[in-house]
Amino acid sequence: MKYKEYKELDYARIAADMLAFWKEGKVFEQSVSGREGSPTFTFYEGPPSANGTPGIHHVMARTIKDIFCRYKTLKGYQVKRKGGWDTHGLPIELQVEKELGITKEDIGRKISIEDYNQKCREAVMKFTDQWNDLTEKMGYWVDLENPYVTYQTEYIETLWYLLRRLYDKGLLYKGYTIQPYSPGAGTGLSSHELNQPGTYKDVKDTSVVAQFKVKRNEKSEKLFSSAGNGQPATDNDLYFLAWTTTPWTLPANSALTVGKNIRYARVRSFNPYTFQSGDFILAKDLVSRYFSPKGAEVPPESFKPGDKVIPWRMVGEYKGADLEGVEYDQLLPYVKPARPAFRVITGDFVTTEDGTGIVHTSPTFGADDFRVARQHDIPAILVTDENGREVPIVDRQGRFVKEITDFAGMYVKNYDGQDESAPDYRTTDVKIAIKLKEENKAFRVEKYEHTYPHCWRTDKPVLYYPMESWFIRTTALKDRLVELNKTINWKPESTGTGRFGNWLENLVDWNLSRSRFWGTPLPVWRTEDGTREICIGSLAELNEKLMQAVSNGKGVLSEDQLRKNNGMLLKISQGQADLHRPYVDDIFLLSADGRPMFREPDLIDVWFDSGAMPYAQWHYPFENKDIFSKSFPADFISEGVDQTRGWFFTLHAIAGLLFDEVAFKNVVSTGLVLDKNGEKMSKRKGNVINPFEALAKYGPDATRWYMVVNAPPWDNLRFNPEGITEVQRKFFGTLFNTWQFYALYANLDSFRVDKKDPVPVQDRPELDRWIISVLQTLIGEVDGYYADYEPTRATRAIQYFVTEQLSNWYVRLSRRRFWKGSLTEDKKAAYQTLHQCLLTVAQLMSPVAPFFGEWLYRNLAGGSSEATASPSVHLTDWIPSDGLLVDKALEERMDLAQRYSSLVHSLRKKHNIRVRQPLSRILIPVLQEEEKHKIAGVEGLILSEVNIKQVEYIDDTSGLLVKKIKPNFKKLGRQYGPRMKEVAALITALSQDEIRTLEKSGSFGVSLAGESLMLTADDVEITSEDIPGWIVASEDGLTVALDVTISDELRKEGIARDIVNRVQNMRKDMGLEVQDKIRIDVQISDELVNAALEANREYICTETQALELNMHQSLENGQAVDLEDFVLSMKIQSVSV
RNA sequence: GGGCUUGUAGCUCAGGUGGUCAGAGCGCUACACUGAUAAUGUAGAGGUCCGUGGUUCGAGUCCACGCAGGCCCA
Repeated sequence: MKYKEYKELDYARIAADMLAFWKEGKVFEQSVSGREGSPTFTFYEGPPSANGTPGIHHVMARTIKDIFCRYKTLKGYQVKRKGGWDTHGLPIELQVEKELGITKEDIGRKISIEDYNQKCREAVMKFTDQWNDLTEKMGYWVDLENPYVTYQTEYIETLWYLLRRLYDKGLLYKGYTIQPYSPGAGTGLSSHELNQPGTYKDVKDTSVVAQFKVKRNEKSEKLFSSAGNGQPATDNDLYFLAWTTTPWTLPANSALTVGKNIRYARVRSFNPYTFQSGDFILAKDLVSRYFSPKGAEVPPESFKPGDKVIPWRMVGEYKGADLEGVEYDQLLPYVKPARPAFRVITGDFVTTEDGTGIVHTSPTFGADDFRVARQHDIPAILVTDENGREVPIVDRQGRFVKEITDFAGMYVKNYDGQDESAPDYRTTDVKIAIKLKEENKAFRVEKYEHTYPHCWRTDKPVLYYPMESWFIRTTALKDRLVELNKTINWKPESTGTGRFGNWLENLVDWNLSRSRFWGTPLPVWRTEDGTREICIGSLAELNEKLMQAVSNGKGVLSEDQLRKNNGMLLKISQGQADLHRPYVDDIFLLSADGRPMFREPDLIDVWFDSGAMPYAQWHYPFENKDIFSKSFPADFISEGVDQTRGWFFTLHAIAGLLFDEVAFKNVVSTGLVLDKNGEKMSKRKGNVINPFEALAKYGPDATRWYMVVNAPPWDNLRFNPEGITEVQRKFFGTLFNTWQFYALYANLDSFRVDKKDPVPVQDRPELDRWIISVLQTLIGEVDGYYADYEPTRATRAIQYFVTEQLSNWYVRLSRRRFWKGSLTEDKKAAYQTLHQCLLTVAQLMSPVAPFFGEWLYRNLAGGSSEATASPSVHLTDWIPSDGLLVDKALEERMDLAQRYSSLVHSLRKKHNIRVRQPLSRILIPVLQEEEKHKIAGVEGLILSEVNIKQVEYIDDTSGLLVKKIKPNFKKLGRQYGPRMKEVAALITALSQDEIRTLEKSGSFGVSLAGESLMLTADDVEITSEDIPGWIVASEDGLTVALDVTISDELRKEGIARDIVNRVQNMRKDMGLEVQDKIRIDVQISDELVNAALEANREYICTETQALELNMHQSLENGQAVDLEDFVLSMKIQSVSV
């Protein structure tokens, strides 16, 4: 049985062949089932949405996932990985709307919810074939046979169970959030609706800079006792200036927000309407916008009411943080809040681009306001309606409530169709502004043009208005979530501590509600007045409540309602319940006090769907409790960094809230895949890389390897196809050639690796023991990198080993051992060593390059199992690093050999002497005996590599060496600190004699500015850098001198080598096989050449597989061969043996 | 505007705890080497290590402030 040899490296072919092998042998299934009973390593697949086609970045993300699952499998773990599909959500709905040519309004009218949801269900799995194809072609191993699907009833039942648990813990509640709202249409607007073209319009609004009068108390005393800047205290009233383009929200003001790091100025001046004096606080950068330069020059004493130029002086300066907590008087005191309000808080959304750098904050009418108020425990300004409910001061029609006496019943914007061109028309904003002016509460009132969103149906301005919503009270367990996060190993760490950690620190409650159709319905039923409600946690419970409703509901529920309830009961009994809308909307339950309850119409955020996958994928707790307990939490997950606030968060939140656990222990967040210029891929730019084309063109292994080796996965990847071809050439090409080399000669020798009869490692030559030692080191490194989720380091280490150490050093220097003679022990050792290296590389690389690793592994097995226990590399056990085979001293020696060889090469180059020309000797200065021993150990390798006859070592006694001395900065720096420069100068100036004295006695006294210092041997580094009279190369403390005299004999040998080279080329041109024998005929010409031929006949023949070499006076049909200085007529013929 | 992140040769990237190291590969040029080689060796050109300050005897490395790109928010 022979090893397979290949004509060329065909990546696509390798992938296709290995894929077929995996399929046929069910290798993936075996890699999981074969580890039954082993410790588990749990991976969670973040479900992709199959309503779009996969992109190249999915190859990146899935490569990372695959790497660690495969690695852990090799390490003996059972790694189950269930695939999944994310099937709910807005993108799918929008896609279906587009397909059907309808809008949200039409759902339930032109098309029934039932039909619509059916369309969504079909649309969402539209591209599953493409996804499955990509998964397979890129070699991503994940269970596609039994995926979880978020729309399935079992999945939803688990979601309901989880929601019920949250509900029971008091973590699910109905509250409100600020959303765009159209009073004209009486409905909230989604962000999608706001993004319709034409909704944002330029409008002129009345803007007001209002004066908020600071309360003098212990919190503000510092502002009164001194104005800052050393200016005296004042009797002036002190005001914050805050700007708004929605003056109608001012009666709802309950706080002022400043930026923590923004600088604020205190300006002493006068109100431009009332001319009352005052001190005004606003952002320093914006002072010039409100106070004219002229005013700074006018003396304040001379100011009279009515003067055009208003004098001002800056009298103080504060940081935003200094102002935090200062209280002020309510601006428009119509409604008193329930809890303390009216103080300065800090928020990160404050800018100094507009306004005053101080933001008027009304929690009922701004999303930022709402959030920041909640964080600082600022209450909203609310009134109680006739039903006893707390409502904002503007009703749902857009009118002020009666409590806002001066403006009661007025529309805050023109929602009642008033004629705006009428001469006496005043907007409510203007009326408010007038009142403020009169009361010395407005500092500036002006028209302000800006863009503002409008309702696409009514064309009227949108209000930001509190809308009812269901929330998960994530803030209740914020501290715990923060704590738990600290136990998670984030790659990179900054995403965990920074991006995710900060996000957790500033957590707000999770708004769960979505007013859509295709998603998981909220399982909450309520009485009409909201006083009774129930949260359903399972189908069984739903069944029970339905039965109660049916049996007790006569007279309370209508005939139709009862009929629908019975319909659902029937479905449940048949196991065909669909928990989507509209079916759940047709369920009517009874409260404990006998009143009907209706389902809350909301759907839940799809992120809850995916965040609940650890439980729902197993239909926990209704089934698979044991499987769940073994696979929670995940050991490892990986997704794009953009998922930080998406899936990473929802996984973490649900696990933390309900199970007081992390959902994952290790997480790799991957960066983006950009084009080669660092720009985002987009269809518009036409720079999108099609993943199928890339895989077909470059093969999955090279693509995967490139993505990992190029940069750490969390950095953005600039996807450059040239990078892949480089990886192909450099890494895969070299590895392929190494395999070809092995296969070629092993086949010639009919060599097979016999596990039972290896040449003991200690009996193998130095070169073999070296590469084996390096290999062990590599295994340890790669193991550590994989374990540490550092795939880039792993691939770089493997690549360095393969190209530099194995191919470019070991194989290159070992070639002769493979070429010649019979199968000696030395040759066997060489084969076994190379085989072992390749086999190990196949395993080490297999997580990243699963096809090529498999291909190499199977080639090495030679189609039989003689050397390998398993049919697939992916079913093997990790071969651990064997510390006993590591020989650090040997590795060090080899390093010396490589560096000396490189130096000699550079000398040859410098003096234009070809490597084929042998030279007699090199000199190597050695200052220590130990050094000499090290080099002597690899002397032979150096000599053959650089074609030199011998090494001579010269030591101190030769008197030939010129030494160089360098201060040891690290050591001396600590000792001498500021005087380091002088000390360094002193050391560098030491003479050769002084250096010698220092070396001999181990110490040397010098004097620095009259003070005597004692230098010791380890204060300095002494190297030898020159040998006068020789040509010398020196680098990193190594020095070598080359004897360039070429004797006749050397010259002849050089010619002989040239001839060998030419003959080899001719053989190659003739298409001879390596083992074919030849005869050489040469025409006698130059005397020196003849002598060279005669003297090296034996050598030439062996090298070229020539049986005879004949010299002729004349030669017919000779080929003119160009040697360096001669032309030789020569002929070679194949000879059959 | 905020959080995180990146910035080192034409390109892709290395450069623990600050020390005399400004590096590798690719690309370019020249020469060499090659019976595994789309490989390799040697040399050359190419860098105010994004900028400005600061700490220090000493900063690519630490600190501050900027600038530019990216992501996520607002």
